[in-house]
Amino acid sequence: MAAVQKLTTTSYAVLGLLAIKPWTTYELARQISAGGNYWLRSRSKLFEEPKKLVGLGLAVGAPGRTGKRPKTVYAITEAGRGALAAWLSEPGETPVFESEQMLKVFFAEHGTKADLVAQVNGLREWAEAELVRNAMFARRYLAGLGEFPERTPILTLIGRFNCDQADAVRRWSEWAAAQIAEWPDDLTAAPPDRSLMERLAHPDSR
Amino acid sequence: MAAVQKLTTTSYAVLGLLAIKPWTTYELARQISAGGNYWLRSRSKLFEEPKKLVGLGLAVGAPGRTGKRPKTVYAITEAGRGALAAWLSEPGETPVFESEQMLKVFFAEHGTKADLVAQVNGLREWAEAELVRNAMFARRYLAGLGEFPERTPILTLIGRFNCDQADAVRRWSEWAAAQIAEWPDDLTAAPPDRSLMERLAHPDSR
DNA sequence: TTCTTCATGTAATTAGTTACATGATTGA
DNA sequence: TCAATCATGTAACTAATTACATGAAGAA
Repeated sequence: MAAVQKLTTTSYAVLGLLAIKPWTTYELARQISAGGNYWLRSRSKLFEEPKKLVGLGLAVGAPGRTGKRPKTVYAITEAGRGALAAWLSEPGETPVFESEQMLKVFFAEHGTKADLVAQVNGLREWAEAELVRNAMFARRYLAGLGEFPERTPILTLIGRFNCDQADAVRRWSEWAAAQIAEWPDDLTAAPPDRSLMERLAHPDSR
Repeated sequence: MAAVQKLTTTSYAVLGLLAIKPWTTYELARQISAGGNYWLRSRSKLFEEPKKLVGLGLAVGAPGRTGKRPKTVYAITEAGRGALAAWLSEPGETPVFESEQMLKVFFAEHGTKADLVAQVNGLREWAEAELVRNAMFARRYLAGLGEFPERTPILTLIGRFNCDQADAVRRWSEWAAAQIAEWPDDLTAAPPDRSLMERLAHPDSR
């Protein structure tokens, strides 16, 4: 039916969270900005999603109060679980790695060598911070203090993914910094690294 | 001045391309969907950016023709080069890795084990395709057929970054597939991997 | 008691996506 | 010469970001 087509990836991300437990919109928004998540960016938009889900019968909202202030606690329905399962069985979109820092590296020849070094260092610092963040997260679970301990196996998959990604960025940025150090101040006069090119061109032989 | 604040990262991405050479909007759009780029997503929006740059004096548009059809070739101005250099000297935003497939992994317990395996395989296939794409790109440069050969050093940095990222995803997905193979069909009964948790919690000791 | 932070949203603006339109070029 | 594809955009719609508003709870 046409209704199902109205759900976006954002909708399903919310639906997935509701499948774990009921939340208020505020808690959803909080959860999303907190965890290393792979999708949700907007906060304001989140306040509409649960309403849409309710409209489609995929969730229900129970009114509650904080003092005199009204709030709504949303929970998934059986239909919602069905829709979620259907979505999970479809192929997902391929990843996008978005980085303003890398964009600046891309255009580095129009700035100074110091600028380029600074962007690369920024990437390294980000990667190191990510590794620390993930390690703290893992320690929480080891100490038995993690949320949703029953999700530990999947969270371990995710955690390793995050660490691998961050580690790749960290190592790249260390390598890149060393390369750039050899370059002249005028970046347009930097020498091409033919042997590295060869390696990139034949990735199997590594 | 207030005008500069109106530029977004997308604007600077266009400005950066104009710094390389003059383009028509169509060529810009093409370039952007072609190359492994770190920023631009929309195509239609691109047709407005050059106009904005012209309005700010950062680019100029020269009218031309393709047969009887009019077109505009945009070029950067000196003021544009200044604005680009200023932007390059500022810290960039940290990266975002966006992946619907990983989101589905995140919620995998609400689907089947086969679904989870499929998402992980999808990620592996994407990574392998990326490695091939990058290798072909590198081969073009080795053969002396690459665009903007003077940009080879920077493109090599970028290429290695892409390969490192893709390779991390590839290896993760192979590892994850092996892990999941050990799990029961009921994913909620999967065993937590405490030793891996330990490793994630203490990343220095690897 | 007052200040700050948490909780709970709405409104306005801006960016991004999808769909459409149509001339030019090229290959069958 | 006709179909397919390249080139060059515009318009309508949807999503995301930013700014604002305001009650509750806890700290000083």
